[in-house]
Amino acid sequence: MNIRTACLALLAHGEASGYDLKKRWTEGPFSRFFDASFGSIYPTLAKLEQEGLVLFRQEGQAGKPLRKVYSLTESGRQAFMEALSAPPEPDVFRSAFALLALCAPFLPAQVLERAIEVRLNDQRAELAELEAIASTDTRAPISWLVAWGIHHFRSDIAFLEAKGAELAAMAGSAEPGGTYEVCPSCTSGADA
Amino acid sequence: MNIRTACLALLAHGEASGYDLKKRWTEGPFSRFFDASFGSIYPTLAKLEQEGLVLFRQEGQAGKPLRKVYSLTESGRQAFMEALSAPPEPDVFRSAFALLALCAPFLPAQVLERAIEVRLNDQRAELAELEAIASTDTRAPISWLVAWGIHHFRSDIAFLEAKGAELAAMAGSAEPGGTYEVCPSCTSGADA
DNA sequence: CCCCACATATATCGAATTGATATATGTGGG
DNA sequence: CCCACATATATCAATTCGATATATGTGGGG
Repeated sequence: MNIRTACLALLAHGEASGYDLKKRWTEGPFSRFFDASFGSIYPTLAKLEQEGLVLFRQEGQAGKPLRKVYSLTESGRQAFMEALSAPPEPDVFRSAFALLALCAPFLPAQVLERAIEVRLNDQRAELAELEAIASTDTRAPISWLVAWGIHHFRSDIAFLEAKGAELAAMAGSAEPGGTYEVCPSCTSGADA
Repeated sequence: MNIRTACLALLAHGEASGYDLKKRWTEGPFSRFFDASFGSIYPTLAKLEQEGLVLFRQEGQAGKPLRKVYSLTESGRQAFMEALSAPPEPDVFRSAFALLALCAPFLPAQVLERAIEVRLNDQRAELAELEAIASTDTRAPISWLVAWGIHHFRSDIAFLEAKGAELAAMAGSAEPGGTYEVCPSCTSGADA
């Protein structure tokens, strides 16, 4: 998903500044599904403005830095519809924890145990945050997204609770310097 | 998770070429958790070699392009342990489908229905692939990772099957040009 | 038999994106 | 009184991606 589309989609919900967009991707119900840095948000908004897809009003209030509040133009709304009409790209999932799990036989038990514990805490905290949102925000798409997230975290926590010990038990089971093919069919060349 | 650590971790399992690493991140049991392009893999391996963390042997067989097969040095193995000893960074999840769900009230039913159908197919295909791996690879950490993935996809598919219709029903429920705050508390400034 | 597509393999380069930092100002806590 | 933090935009070096170039063998279709 590119930043352009994400900006158009949030602006379709109502006007916002670059700072607001960043907040929506950092806090709140949409924060687990997308993110972008200021270094790409501001240039993207500027480009969208040049292309006539958004326009902005300068809001300079006393005691606060000036704010550029962007809103979609009619052609911006069209571009939004068009971008979202294509079948969505598949999800992206990146997990440092998965790498750790893969390396379990090479690692000391302590490292694995701590990682599992930290992860359980993190996932439980995320779940609690989503449950808090669910209890205050009842608007349909938000509720749906939050319910999806709650479902995911509950499932993930349940798996870790059930199988965490099994993973921890693999610690140190590889002889030092030993070989352990991650994906035998993923090794090309003329290896015997 | 940075590419450096990911390279060290896979090389800790056994020697591999840049091409092999890419395959491991594209196919097989670890493909859902990480990825990197050749444009970063090759420079990273070169840098690791300069730093003495890996060394390579040139394998030039008849009828095939030359292969640079990298393996960890002792200091590489130390760097690997050190990098994995820090508590792992939280997972990253990016979903274009979530953006679509958020925008459901602005979109035609057809678009939503198709997106849900495509997603269900994709997720079922991923699940089938993991189940195939599970039935052929019994080594402990791989099995654990694959079981995690299977658990995740089953849970996700179940949610979509149960709640997909609910999402589709939201299509077109917003008046054109209507406002719908994604995250009211994420709007700063003096919006009265 | 020829050609094209594909797999193996490394490498480079422009474009996109991140992460850190600069700038400016008001507020609240120690 | 000072420092940390929130608001707000902007820029820049460094990282990473995605596309492309190069070279070669294999297998399938016309």
